[in-house]
Amino acid sequence: MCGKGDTLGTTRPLRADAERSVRSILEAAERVLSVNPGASMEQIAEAAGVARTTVHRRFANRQALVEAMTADVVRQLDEVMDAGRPETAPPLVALHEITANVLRVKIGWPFAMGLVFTGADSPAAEGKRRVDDRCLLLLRRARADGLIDASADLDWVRRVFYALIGEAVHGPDSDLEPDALAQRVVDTLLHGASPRG
Amino acid sequence: MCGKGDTLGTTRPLRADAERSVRSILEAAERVLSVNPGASMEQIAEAAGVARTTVHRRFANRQALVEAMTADVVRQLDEVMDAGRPETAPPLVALHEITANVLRVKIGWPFAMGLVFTGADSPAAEGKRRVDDRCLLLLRRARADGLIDASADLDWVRRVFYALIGEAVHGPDSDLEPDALAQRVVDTLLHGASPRG
DNA sequence: CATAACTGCAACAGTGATGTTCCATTTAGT
DNA sequence: ACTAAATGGAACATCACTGTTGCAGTTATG
Repeated sequence: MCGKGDTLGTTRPLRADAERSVRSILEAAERVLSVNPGASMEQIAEAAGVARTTVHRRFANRQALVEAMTADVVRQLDEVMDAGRPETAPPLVALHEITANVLRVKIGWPFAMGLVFTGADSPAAEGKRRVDDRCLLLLRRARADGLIDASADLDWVRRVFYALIGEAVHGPDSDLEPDALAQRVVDTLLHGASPRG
Repeated sequence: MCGKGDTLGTTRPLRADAERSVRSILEAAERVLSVNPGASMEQIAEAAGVARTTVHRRFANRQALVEAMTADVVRQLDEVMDAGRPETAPPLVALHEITANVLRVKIGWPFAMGLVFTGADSPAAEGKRRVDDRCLLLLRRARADGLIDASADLDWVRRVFYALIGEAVHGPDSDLEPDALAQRVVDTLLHGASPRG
């Protein structure tokens, strides 16, 4: 949790108020950019309640700011994956848990999440790969348990999983509790729209 | 198929070569903007093989150009829906047919399709609503036939359908034949990843 | 409290996109 | 072949965003 020090080599500890500024800017950038990805630094600064120069003080340029956002989101995703215990917990439990928590992240950081999962971003790419791997591992375990068809293309299943998560936060249901949304996502992932027994 | 005349009130028929320019620009814009949504008019002009001034002659501004693209895509979607006969053909047949054809459109016009289905675009909104309605009608027929669970939220199913189409054109499978992709999409929509009997 | 860090504000130069105009040349239509 | 339309190219003004600097005032921290 430090500002310009991340981007440049020098890592001098920030003062408490500067740290608060960094948080404000990151959160404001998320709010603004999720509505208008082409918004100016000034709009972000205004939304953060700071001067434009302060934004430039903390982040060398737009790219640095965006990278800080994606890095933050990737960190949250790592935590979420840890909490879900995808390699030890029962697959269905882990699937629910992880889905709900990822949804929580995605609801708060839709713009940064979109970048991580669509953009060919260099710094976030390795983090995404890590998440992808653990997700695939979980799906493999689910397949071994008979939850997923033995001949299924797990890469396709994973991408469908991501797409469903992305879709769940849209529309009129985004204000539902993440657990309810996760229920719907996992259910759709495993059974589609088919009639239930 | 006319250029600036669409946007403004005057509708004077374009000469043949001007018509060709309009097409070149629209297709070039799709190519360029699908890679970089923030590309300049000059990059689009270059990709179209025309001068920048020609682009401005045919489209008053960026917005007019983008709206022409979305309008074109919506027109294609309308044709696709007609061809699929969603209100008369057997639901499963129509679902396959429409999916395959929409995929064909989406592969060629990913940027414009993205705008139509995510952006709150005014001119394209009514066209999208028309497509949405016919899609919902088809899903209702599929549900009546027992292909879809009786208690399913068809609005959610429709959004999942769109998301699956969007996902099918990504990744390493985008070069597959649209029919094979459609097979996968419809199968996943109806049955998810569950084991098959 | 004394210092160092942080902030807001104003000003500045640089950049790149935009939109327009004019004109010489080429091209389509009839 | 004649006319009207279309094009390329250059030039121009405008504008918004960017990134930087300097300074005076405020705030955290030891």
